[in-house]
Amino acid sequence: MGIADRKERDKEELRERILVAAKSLFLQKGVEKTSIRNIADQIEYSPGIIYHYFRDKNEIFHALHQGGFIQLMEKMQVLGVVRNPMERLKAMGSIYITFALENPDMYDLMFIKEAPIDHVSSSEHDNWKEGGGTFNYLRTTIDDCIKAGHFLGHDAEALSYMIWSTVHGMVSLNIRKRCEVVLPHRQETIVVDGLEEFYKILDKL
Amino acid sequence: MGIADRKERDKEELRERILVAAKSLFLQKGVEKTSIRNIADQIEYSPGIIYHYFRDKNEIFHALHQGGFIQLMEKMQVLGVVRNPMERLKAMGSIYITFALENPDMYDLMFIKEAPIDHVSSSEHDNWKEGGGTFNYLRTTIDDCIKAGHFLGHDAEALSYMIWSTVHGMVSLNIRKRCEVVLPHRQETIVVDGLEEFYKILDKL
DNA sequence: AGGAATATTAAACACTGTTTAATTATTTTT
DNA sequence: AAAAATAATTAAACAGTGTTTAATATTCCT
Repeated sequence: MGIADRKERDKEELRERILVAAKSLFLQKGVEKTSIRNIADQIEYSPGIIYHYFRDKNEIFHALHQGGFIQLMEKMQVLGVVRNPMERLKAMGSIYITFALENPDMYDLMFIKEAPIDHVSSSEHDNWKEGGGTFNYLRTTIDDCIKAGHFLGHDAEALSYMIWSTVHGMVSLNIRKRCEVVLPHRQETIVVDGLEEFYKILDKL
Repeated sequence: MGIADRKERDKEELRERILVAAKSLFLQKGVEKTSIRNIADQIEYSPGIIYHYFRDKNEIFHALHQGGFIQLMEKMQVLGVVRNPMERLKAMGSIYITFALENPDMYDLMFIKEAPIDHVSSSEHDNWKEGGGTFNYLRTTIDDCIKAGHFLGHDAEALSYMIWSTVHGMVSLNIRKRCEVVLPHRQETIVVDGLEEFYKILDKL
């Protein structure tokens, strides 16, 4: 049955080649400016072949955005050494915005674009498990903070959402170029400055 | 010179008709699914005519998104009666998310989409004055809060950005369907619940 | 070697935003 | 009132898009 296996591997390999081509194009041109024909050109196949490996363009970028979550989760690994849950929460924020600012296009795909998420809602497994993993990580950290006596009188679930929203809001406004409203000489650093303000608040809770 | 005036008015009227058609289509189909030909069909003109009134599709939706800011600013008017600056700040947040949840497509256009903002950065007046107005309103309120003894040790500019980001983050994650990660039975109300948590925090500052 | 199954492609469909030159319609001048 | 000039409008084309279909190569198995 080695032949069938090799065929399986070949199929998998072409799928992977499509993904690699799609990613490189998307990182240098953006999702909407990357066409099926562009990807086909890159891998030197005809455009039609792509539809034998992916249902549509959405599915390709959904597959790609999964890679982003693995990347982000890997960066989060170092948090294991931070014992104090409140410090761990702060470090998480730092890693999150660093990832977003260093990989704006990938972040955009993961948390802002409608494209890959539309594929999730229109498929059988209708929960967004990639995002669920990272959110649960945050949620657990907040639970730890509460156990350590912080966030008295707060609702853990809603608080987690609010905290996530704060960092997401700062980076997404930046990525989607809505920072021109702040003082010109501060635009460069407004996201990290904003995070700093958030830290000051956390220190009081 | 009445003839020239009437011609001027006629031109202005057609421009307005394009805008009305574009808005109605965009609110029921979204920006990217609204084509120039769709708009032309609606006003019963040929597609080409639109380019005598707008440079490109971006300019149309930039013009539209200005209307959204006027709408939002109008809702903010009632804040004048709230004397306590901290209460005013909270009420602002409430108005902001209400506007976003009631007009998700318009909010998307104003604060999330890249389309209309690209027009801003590629034109002569390169600051985003619509957004600037609303941000300054927030900024002034925060200044008032500081004068009233709140937010000790904070940087007003960065704090304003952070607070804006918190509400923006909550609504934009919701609009772009990233809320599936929270507990199912809470998804419906997570944005207002998150805002509630934010209020609790503000009460301590 | 020949038939079945699979992989791949060429071609078409119905769109998109935008530009061009040609055509109406209107105004101004003779 | 007729002719010339100006402005408004359009038809047609261009180069692209995502996706589907039917036809063609290629590989596999008996």
